[in-house]
Amino acid sequence: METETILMEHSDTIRTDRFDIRHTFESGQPLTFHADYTESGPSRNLSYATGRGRISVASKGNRLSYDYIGDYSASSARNEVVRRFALADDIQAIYAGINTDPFMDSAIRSFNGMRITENDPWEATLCFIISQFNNIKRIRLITRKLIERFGETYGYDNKELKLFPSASAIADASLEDIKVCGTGFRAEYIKSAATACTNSLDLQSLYPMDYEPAKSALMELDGVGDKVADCILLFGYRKMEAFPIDTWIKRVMETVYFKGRKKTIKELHRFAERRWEPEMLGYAQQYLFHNARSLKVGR
DNA sequence: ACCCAGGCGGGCG
DNA sequence: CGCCCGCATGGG
Repeated sequence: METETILMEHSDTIRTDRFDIRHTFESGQPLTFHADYTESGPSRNLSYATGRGRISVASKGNRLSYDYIGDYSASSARNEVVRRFALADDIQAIYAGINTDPFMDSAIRSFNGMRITENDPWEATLCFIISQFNNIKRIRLITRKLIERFGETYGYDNKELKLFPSASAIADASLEDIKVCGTGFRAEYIKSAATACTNSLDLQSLYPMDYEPAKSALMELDGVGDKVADCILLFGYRKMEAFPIDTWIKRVMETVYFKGRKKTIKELHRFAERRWEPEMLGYAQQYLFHNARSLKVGR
């Protein structure tokens, strides 16, 4: 029974250490934009569409159980969960490395167990093209509409299962159909990037590449600039040298590290690269970001 | 009503 | 290189 197709639901469990499903879900990662999250008492549940099925994880304390539906074998489903939630990361070592000041210390204490998830590169690309000049609530609205409209449909227990839409499905869609999902001026970017990822750019080929050349390749895509490329590299490829600087990161760094003085994106990148280890920059950014948003720094 | 949102592309000096 | 501008849309 290698590749079970749908209609059969399977489950398994994994022991985890310092994994907080809620902080991970709420911290502005691709799962924030499309997953379903519920809480009941001590148990937290996260359910999301992938390109080939649907995964549902539930955590109670240090036990994580998961169900899967779709084109998964037992081992590929387990691999998906372990990778998606970065369960192999040595989070203690990361905390020791990035805890350089009181603000970081408070971020680590407030959001202990927040992981940087690993998402499919196309999934990350689509989510973060949508994210530009936008807010998290609306990014979520748009992403879910795209899944609903363009995700492949499977029947499942008298219900419907929507997969995360492939690049080719979006490439084949009309601009109007993409706009109906609320994408606005980003519709052209989305269609163009989807077409490129279907025809000319093989996103899989970026995995073995170094950070800089991979970033250059991504920035060839329409609608992908410095910040979105860093997000794709971090949340899609887990290249930890990536340090996406958005309005929140800019404000919080100016406030915490520069006494409120204005700094350029370039200066902030340089500062981060001197302050934190390259293999931990992504985590440093994520804890800064979520703490800043939570405290509304500068708002 | 008005303002803003995990930025980017294009045009300018 | 830096700066400035417009950009669709929905929620506060």
